[in-house]
Amino acid sequence: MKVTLISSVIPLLRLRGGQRGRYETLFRRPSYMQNIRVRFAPSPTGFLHIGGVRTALFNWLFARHNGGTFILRIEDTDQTRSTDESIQAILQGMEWCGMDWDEGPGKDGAHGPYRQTERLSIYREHVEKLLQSGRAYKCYCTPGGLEERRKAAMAEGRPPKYDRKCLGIENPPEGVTPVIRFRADTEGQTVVNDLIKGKVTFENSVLDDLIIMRSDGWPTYNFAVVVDDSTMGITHVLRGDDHLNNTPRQMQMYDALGYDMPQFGHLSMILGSDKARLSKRHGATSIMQYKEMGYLSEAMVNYLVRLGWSFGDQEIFSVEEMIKNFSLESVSSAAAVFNPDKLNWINHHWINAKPPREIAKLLLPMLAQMDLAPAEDGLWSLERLEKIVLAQREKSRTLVEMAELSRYFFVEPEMEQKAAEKFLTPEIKPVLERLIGLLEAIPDSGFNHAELEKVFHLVMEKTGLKMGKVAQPVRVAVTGGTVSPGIYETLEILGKEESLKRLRKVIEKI
RNA sequence: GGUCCCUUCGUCUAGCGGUCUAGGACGACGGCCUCUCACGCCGUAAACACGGGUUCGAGUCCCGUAGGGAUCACCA
Repeated sequence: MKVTLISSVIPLLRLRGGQRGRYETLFRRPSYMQNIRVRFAPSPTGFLHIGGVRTALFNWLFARHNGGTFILRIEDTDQTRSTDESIQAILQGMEWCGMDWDEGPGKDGAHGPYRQTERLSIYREHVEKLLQSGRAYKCYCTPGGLEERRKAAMAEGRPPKYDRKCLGIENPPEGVTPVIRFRADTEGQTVVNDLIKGKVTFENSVLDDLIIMRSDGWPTYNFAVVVDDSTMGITHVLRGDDHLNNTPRQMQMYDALGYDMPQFGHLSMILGSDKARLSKRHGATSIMQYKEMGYLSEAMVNYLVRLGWSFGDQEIFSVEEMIKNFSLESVSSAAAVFNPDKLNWINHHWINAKPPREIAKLLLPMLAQMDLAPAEDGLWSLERLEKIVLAQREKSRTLVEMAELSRYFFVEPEMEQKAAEKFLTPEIKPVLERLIGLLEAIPDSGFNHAELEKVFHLVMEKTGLKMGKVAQPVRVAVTGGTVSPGIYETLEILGKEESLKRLRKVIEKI
């Protein structure tokens, strides 16, 4: 409904062509027509990348903040590289991050289909139109020949532009399936009034006639985006700034096709610690890998939104807060380095802010993977898990860390040699024996923090030892090491039977 | 190499000509708290890339230089 309006209203505001060789986008659309439609258009050639997630997030927030429409489109025209697994990975990643789409795979809207491979007839129509208007032509040059000429041009110091050999060709070679090239306007200049970078001017002389349809009949990126964004009524194209250089040629296509230009906003890249574009070299780049490493989606989204966007001094944002406060004006135009330390800090924050029961549910699969707990979450185990979460979350930066730190709650620990030597001394043996006696006297149902505290105070009273002198040997005895939650919590979670078992075992060895 | 983008503490950033002897956060370091680890709290070190302009006045505007990044495919 609202969609069809766009193409009929916008022509009034069209600012294009007019004078030859002059292309420019509007800086701002009047507010009365802010019927915002944005899209995230990944190509399914791998997993959903961290950088992609941030691009998606900014689009999603922009849409949600403005009450607009967020569209997910799959750019899979490169059939040799696109896979269904990748599509699944993208959908999964989007869902995990909580970014829902209004139109896209599984959500039909008035502008579908949302997979480029299902839109072939649309591209063909548009190519035909350009062919007829003379803005496109067939090119019979072979990839090999092109490559040679490109190299020759480079060697002579000329820019490696296509030489228009096939423009107006009279005797096309037989048996060669041509590609279709867009005839670029190389006069004048194109200015992009970028929402993030500001005014960017390109000389059209740098442009050449790029291929818009391959010999296999599939459109190439620069053409397909224009056709899709136009026919889908996209009003704002927010994408990585690696696309900024493509923008002038795309603008010429909008013009040649008689479509209105959207507004563009080019987000800067995410860099690795060496300031090079983030890649596998810098560690995990797939969003789902972060899930596996024990990061919460809340933390990922929170961290990513702060990479290039700010709201005063605020660091922690719930999704609601992001939506409420997001604005393109506060998006930085400079690239940002991905900082795992800060991610850890934010993850730690959300582990502590999220309800423990929720964390317990997320922890379970981690434990199962480490063979520490069965995958089924019986009520009892979930309750116990919640206690563990409460006891461990202050010191856990990831769920994996939490699981590792909690090992001794599930299996009998290995004794750390140095810790044993230092704390499990003959002098402490009578103290532990006394403690065991008192612990035995506690009824099973009362083996809790309050009772344990009483017992320990009694031991300290009788032995004249300070808390540290008592607690640490007990800690080593039951956990095998020197690090654990408070000793009362630790014993309570372990339970009476297991605690006594471990203490007795230690005493025998002293 | 051509073109385009970017440049405030190690990192993310605040700053939109005077309130900046530059603020916050992560990290680092020191201290306090303490049954260990951690959390928390307090504190310390740490930046306007450089050079010219414009202006009464520049981190903030302009131009150069340097450095970094992106892009120049029948990939997206």
